[in-house]
Amino acid sequence: MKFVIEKKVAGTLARAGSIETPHGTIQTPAFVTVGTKATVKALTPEHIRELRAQVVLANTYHLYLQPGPDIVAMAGGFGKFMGYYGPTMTDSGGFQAFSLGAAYGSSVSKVATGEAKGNKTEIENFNGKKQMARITDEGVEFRSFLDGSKHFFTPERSMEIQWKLGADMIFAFDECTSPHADFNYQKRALARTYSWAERCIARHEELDTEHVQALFGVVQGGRFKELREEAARTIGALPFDGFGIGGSFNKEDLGSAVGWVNAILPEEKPRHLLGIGEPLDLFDAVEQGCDLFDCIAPTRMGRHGSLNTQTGKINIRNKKFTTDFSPIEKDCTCYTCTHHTRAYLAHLFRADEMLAGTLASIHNVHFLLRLVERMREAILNDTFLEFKKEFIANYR
RNA sequence: GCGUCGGUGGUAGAGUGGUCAAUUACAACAGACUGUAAAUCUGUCGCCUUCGGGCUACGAAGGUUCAAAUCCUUCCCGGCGCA
Repeated sequence: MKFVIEKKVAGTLARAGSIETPHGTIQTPAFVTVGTKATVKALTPEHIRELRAQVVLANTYHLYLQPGPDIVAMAGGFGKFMGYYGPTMTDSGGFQAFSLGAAYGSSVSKVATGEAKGNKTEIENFNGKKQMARITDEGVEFRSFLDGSKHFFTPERSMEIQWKLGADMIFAFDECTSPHADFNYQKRALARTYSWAERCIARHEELDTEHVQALFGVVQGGRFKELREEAARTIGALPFDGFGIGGSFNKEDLGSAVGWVNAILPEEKPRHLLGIGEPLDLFDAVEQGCDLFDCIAPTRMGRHGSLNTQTGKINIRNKKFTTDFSPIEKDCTCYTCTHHTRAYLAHLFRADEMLAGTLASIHNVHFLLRLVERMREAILNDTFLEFKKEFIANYR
């Protein structure tokens, strides 16, 4: 993998560049489409190509459970397995330490609003019903969401599985913490993530002797500036090919948290903001120096009937759309908007037809891909901040 | 015509003297979703409300009872059987 910065925006950390991978070049900043189980939900690989998605990210935990890393390896890696031949990434399974752990069965989101409070991140109920992941310094014990069976992930194991999954860029195994975790817990979790980072590098070097697979280290630290900066220094000093910024954030200051980190991380390596994809968050992240983002929002929200437009999100199931024969967005060039009406979408959703999720996902993914594409153009034209201002004014 | 079973909220369908404004499902109306446990989940869903409660409701009209969707009478409507 080779990363080149083409242009920077004065007075900000924003930059545009390109990442060369064995399966093609990514123009950054770029939105990474999420295909957790080697499928971008509701979309065919042909849709993905037509949408000009530049990268697809799959998940280690999910593909490990089903169909298993050996089958994916036999298929020639997850990209080939699913029939997508562009650049690929895999997430390490570290996010599942949170989603199946502290967040399991609760409404806790990694992007929290308001004051951080409470602390129930130490997992004690693994054998009860509450949580499906238990974290120790050695690794994470997961329960399969498919059949309840127990599985133990270590940093080494994550590297081995990701090696078999065969993506161009992979992530170090980290612990994604809850926004409600207190300072002391975050500090302990960080110590684990540091040690896991080193173990990942060591194991990956053994597996990938020719270094065809880029390894990204992950910066954690939760909502604490002190810890975020420490993590950026610590992880940033390790010989990773790029960096992921993960974990939980304050909705209000997500941008500044990303800025604390990127001000410290080595400039010449790409930075991937993990799991963030709300339009306004993307502007902040780009301004604060991120190059890549992945997010399930466009596909999940799409399947749930929430569609993005330049003036904000709409819920296409709302009554008012049942007789609205205009496209989702007048000037949108996506397949859905050029062929179908809001009324038709509203009907498909109400009729519980599968095509609803597909058409909605096409639109939402197109929306984000084009948005980030325009951010890149704006950076190259030196109009990024104006573009941001203009977009926000419309979007609210 | 006789007999018989049945008529419950937008729909289907529970309930068969008080704990019933009435289980449940669907529909409807709105909301949530940020490295996918998610084609998922949540709230509302007779009318009014100062959120304490008040009012009108289970085909219609009477009646029994302290109390009726629930029991009785008649009527109306529907299914089935016999003529």
